[in-house]
Amino acid sequence: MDRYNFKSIEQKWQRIWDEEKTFSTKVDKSKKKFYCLEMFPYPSGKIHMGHVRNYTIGDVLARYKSLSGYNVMHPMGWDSFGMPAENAAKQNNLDPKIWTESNIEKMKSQLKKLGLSIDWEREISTCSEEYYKHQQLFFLELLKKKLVYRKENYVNWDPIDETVLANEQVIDGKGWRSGATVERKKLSQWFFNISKFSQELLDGLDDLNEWPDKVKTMQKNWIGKSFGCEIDFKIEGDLPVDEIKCYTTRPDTLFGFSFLALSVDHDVSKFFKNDKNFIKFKEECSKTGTTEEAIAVGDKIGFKTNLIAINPLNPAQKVPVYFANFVLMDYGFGAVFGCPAHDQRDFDFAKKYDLEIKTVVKPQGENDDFVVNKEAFSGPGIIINSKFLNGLIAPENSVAETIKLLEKKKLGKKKINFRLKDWGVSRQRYWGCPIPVLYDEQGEVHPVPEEMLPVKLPEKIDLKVKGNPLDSQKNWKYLDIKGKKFERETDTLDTFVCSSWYYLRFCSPKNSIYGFNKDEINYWMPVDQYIGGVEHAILHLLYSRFFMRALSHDNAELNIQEPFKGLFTQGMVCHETYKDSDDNWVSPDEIETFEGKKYLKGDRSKIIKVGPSESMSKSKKNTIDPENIIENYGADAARLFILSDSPPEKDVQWSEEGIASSYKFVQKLWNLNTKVLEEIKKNHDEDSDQELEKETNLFLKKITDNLENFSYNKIIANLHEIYGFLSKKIEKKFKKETLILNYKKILIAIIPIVPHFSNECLKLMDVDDIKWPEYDVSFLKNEKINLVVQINGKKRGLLSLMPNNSEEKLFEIICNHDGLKKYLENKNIKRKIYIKDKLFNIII
RNA sequence: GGGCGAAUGGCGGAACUGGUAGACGCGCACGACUCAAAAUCGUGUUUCGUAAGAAGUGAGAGUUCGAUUCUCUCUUCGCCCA
Repeated sequence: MDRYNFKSIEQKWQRIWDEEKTFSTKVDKSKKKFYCLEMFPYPSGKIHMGHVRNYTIGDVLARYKSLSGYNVMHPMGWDSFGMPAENAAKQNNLDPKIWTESNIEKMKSQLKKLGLSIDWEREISTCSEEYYKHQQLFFLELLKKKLVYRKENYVNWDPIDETVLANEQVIDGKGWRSGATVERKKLSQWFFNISKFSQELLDGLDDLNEWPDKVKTMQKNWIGKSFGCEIDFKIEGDLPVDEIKCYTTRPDTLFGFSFLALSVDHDVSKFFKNDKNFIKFKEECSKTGTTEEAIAVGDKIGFKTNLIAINPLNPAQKVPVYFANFVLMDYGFGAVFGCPAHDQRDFDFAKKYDLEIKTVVKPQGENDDFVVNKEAFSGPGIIINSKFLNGLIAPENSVAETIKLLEKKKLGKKKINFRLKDWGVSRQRYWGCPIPVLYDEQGEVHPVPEEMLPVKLPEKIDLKVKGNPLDSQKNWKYLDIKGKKFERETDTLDTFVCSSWYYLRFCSPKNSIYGFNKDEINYWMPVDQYIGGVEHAILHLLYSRFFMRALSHDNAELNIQEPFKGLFTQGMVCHETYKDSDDNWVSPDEIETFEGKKYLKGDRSKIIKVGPSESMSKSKKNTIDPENIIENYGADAARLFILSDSPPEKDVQWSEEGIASSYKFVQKLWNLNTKVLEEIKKNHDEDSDQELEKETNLFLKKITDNLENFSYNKIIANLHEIYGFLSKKIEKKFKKETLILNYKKILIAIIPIVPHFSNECLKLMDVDDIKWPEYDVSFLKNEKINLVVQINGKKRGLLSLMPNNSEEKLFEIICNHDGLKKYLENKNIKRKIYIKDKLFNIII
């Protein structure tokens, strides 16, 4: 029996798909469309197992839908702007463009080796002018719609590298490269007004019924709608400040008020701008990062003013006003009232500055003398020590009641607040899409005239300069238009902008006059199934939802709100971790197994410690290179294994045994195929086909159901089952026609899993008409049914009988049954429960 | 600290709306082939017990004729936010 030569067969089919452009699609209004999209990769240079999993899942779906008669669009592109290119370029003295493009070439060839059904004619790359020129136009459109604006905002500033750091580049408050303590610095930056759509983005989630609830919850929490109250606190003191406005979700704890805390950027700070101590304090605060997390973890520090705030519900109570580092200017009004007993941050602050801690909520069931002492109590309970609020159930009734009261007394008013902040899109980087605006000599903003688009990135520039490389490109930065002097914006756009609309570009990848063609997006959009990692649950997906709305906003020609109809988030790929005796990480390639123990390759004296399976990462050296896997085992085996071991939404553990067994299984399938071809030649004529038809149809039903539900691990199990059946029964002399008919169906049904193998086998049988095989329920009916017999709910027997028995007749059968009657003799039958054709339970 | 989710053999995981727990795979054991090994094929494999049988889905309760599935409490783990 000849062996299956996966290399030549996989190459052969990949060449055919390439040459015949098998997966190229175009708008065809006579067919139902299906837009299958996986999150496009960053071209780092090599695909990793996460890509293999993501794109295999997408490919199974795309191929299944295509076989089922849909007009499937399954494109691929490159999220090719971003910092890694700039860093690599800096390190190796390269042009980021050249680095990126060569990575794309490499990764494209790797992806092709996976045998993906991708329409490569639609390939896009966000760093190409062809792509970003449209993005610049969108930016200007949004500017016109007033959805883009400029404001001053804080950034993470690395004082040694003189550069702005992204949040993930700040590690423990220090710059990742320089190690310098990161400062907060104010810069004028561009913002997308995503918060304008807060309510819409929240409401829209309700209609996304093909999204995982988990992701919707995460977005909901991120948008963070809260019901609260704005309260005006009367202020006394030697400064011209009469009132300070606060936002709070817990006005019901006003009687626990013991200080008022302001952000250092609060308007009141202007009176302290020459105060040396305040300046010092502000500097101290700027050492805390800008993230909410950094602020929460850091020490709570304050700066006491001479101002006094008056409790609106209890004017006799006067408390000090502080500036505090844990109050953020961009939430609420940059001012909070401190209630230490019921908020942990306020509690820490009060402890530090020895402020009053007054308990105003007690847990249900506690006495009224309940006192908070070790930590703040923020749970639900009953209001106490609050005069007319006493006894209210907190926060359920107390919040609303207090707001009503404050409104009546004109001391405050109900307010809905969102946690979602506007999206800062300015990046002080070279390798991004230039922001197409100009500043005149007065600093006024002017959009770059459309005929001057695109604003191209200057080439061959020195990236090693401190600060933003574009800023030092004087030739590029300064220009004259009709004798007037202008300066270009030197910031580039956040790469999340590029990925916020790429799904539209795939619909019209070659349309040079605009980012997309209206007819084409109206046909293809929305994306029917979007597939990617859950790490993009919030930002990327929310930004895309915003961008689609922003483009449709005030645009009569466009009315798409949600870009992604269905969302699927796949789990990560994990692998065991290994360490040598010195606790250094060891890669799986450097290990061999002998008598169940792991050793360093070629050295049995060095035992390797096996650690838990963790998601593959370079730092733990537990990565597996997909290219090696494809080289040694083939794409079909890799696809088979990556699908087999876990449900796609959960983490999967990569193992050498697993991939090896998938490889063997492909070989077994091939051996089976050879046998089937031999059997077909024999032309039997006996009538033993019913079982074959029943098993085939059962298989088709299961695989169809499982494909529909993303239960891709189960489709592999189904394949094993039908293989098991056929390999055992193949010599049973099936009638030629029946065998061909059923085997052909099986081969077609496994195209989504092992496309090279199944296409090859179908070719050997001269099958050209390839359509998804519908199963026939008439074959699935069993003559006999298995009836479970229970005594007191415990399984005692299994009867194989014809269906539709009456309860009386069944009971009689059971009473006379050899294995069962012993349980029933001389027993008082209390009750009988009969579920027709399924179960008979006798209670004694 | 809050939110969400999960927990089933030695391991990864199945079990449709409450109705035969452990599909399928890995691993392991035994057997066949072989001088031998690998590969391959076959058989078995929840635990205890020689067996009949009993126990069994993280722990404890509850609802039910019947619970992996529903409810409550707890434990552990994961993810997200802080």
